[in-house]
Amino acid sequence: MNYMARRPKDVGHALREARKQQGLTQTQLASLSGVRQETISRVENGIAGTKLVTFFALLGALDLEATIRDRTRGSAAEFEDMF
Amino acid sequence: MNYMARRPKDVGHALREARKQQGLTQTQLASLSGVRQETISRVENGIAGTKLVTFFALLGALDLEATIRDRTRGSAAEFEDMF
DNA sequence: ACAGTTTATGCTCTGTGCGCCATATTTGCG
DNA sequence: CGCAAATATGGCGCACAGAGCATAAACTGT
Repeated sequence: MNYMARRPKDVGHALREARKQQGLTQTQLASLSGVRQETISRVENGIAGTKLVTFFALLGALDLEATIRDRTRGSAAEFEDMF
Repeated sequence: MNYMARRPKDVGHALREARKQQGLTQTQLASLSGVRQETISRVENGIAGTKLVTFFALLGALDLEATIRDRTRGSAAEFEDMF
């Protein structure tokens, strides 16, 4: 599980993949996260404007986290800040 | 630049650090990103509820990106999916 | 093909993000 | 200290997210 996201729709995609990977239905994730199933559906389908609060609620329920970093990646320089 | 975020306030903190690191004022970032200075101020101060759209607009203007990954990190297993 | 489950969509209502303008407060520097 | 730049706050208005409820559409396995 390691998704790069630059737009809301990327987030939706990543969340869906993670949920399925954990064998959860939207309804199960809903009760885990406190976010409604309908909302999860819309978020996963990339409806822009989702709130960070909602995003993090889902992240937490899926035991994920987000990292913010420079776009210029791919070199070996990034080993420095890994731990 | 590599920030871990699990809550909206973490995002605000990361964005502020990144902006300062690039020597930008909120007003400059505002015109770069299309997000108003007042909004940037509130986002940086962790006002929950920020929209993903706004978040990504700021990320883009700062040449940053977000990554979604498992919380269980720190081992050597993660080298596999780095490239 | 059918039944049950999972996901998507429509509607109303409340809350609130954010644009926009003004202004207060804080910060930095001579 | 004093002034200018930077940041924070408040109000107003509009647009839209998300709750809640209903139901339709898409999948799944038998």
